[in-house]
Amino acid sequence: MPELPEVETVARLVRPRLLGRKLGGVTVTTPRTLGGLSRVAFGRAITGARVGVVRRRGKFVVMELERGGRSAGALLVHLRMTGRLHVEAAGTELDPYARVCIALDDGNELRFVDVRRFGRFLWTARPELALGALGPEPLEPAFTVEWLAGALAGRRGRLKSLLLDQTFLAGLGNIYVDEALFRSGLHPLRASDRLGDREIARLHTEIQATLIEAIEREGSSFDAFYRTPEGRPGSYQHQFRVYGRTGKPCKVCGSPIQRLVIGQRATHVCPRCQPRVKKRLRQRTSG
DNA sequence: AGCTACTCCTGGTAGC
DNA sequence: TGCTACCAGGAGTAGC
Repeated sequence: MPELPEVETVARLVRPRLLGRKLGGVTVTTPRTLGGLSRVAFGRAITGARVGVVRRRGKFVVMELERGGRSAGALLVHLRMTGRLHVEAAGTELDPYARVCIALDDGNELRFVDVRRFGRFLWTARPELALGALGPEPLEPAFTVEWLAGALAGRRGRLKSLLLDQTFLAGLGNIYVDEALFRSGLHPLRASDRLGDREIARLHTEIQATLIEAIEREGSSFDAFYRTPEGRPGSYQHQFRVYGRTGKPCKVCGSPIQRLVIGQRATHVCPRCQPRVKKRLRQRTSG
């Protein structure tokens, strides 16, 4: 599902097609996708504006708009489960699940397609307010081992739930949390404030490594939904160590991968590589 | 603060 | 073959 690597891929690929383009007529077939703003207000806010910046923040694609050299707010696109962004020639066949279409001044259209209607295509005058609740970006300099240590110590929940919390750290979802925890040798039920320094350093390293490798492969596509804006599937699903591998042998130790449910989320762990208790304590109390 | 449960939504698939 | 039931899942909300 679209998480940081998929959203990063989408933002990179639509960026050259959108930068500098002037937005024209808007068609909205599914009003709820706008998140409460009326179609009229939405159209008025963006028509005639130009795309100044295309970037990613957490799982949002952010398109900053300007009009006459001044900020005209921003479009925030959240793909949720099945959302897709395309730039296609106007007049080409419209996907039946197209929710929002915006004409561009070069004869193309920006189209937001979303089968399950969970996705959002929002306009906000103050993007920094709308995005302000998000935690730090895991691939930016503010995400240091020291920050992570302090942040984990200040919370008491389960590691998995915390890493899924976008206000704690922005961009991770179910897949990459499971993968990063496995690579760190940490059980998802471990308490966030009970990690050792070396465990925290490992977690920091593996979160970044997992995301970087997934971005290099343009994200993960294992069902009919996620595709790059150019229609290609990502290929990181071939690198999964635990996600979706229930019952299959761990690639490190051969133990069958277990499926748990934590916080209503399917969770995949290797029971041997990810012990529920800290390794050091375990050795002391065993034998 | 943080837990569970529920909701949204629909295509895909497992089981009969 | 055709039906039903359930699963996937990010985020928001309610209630404890």
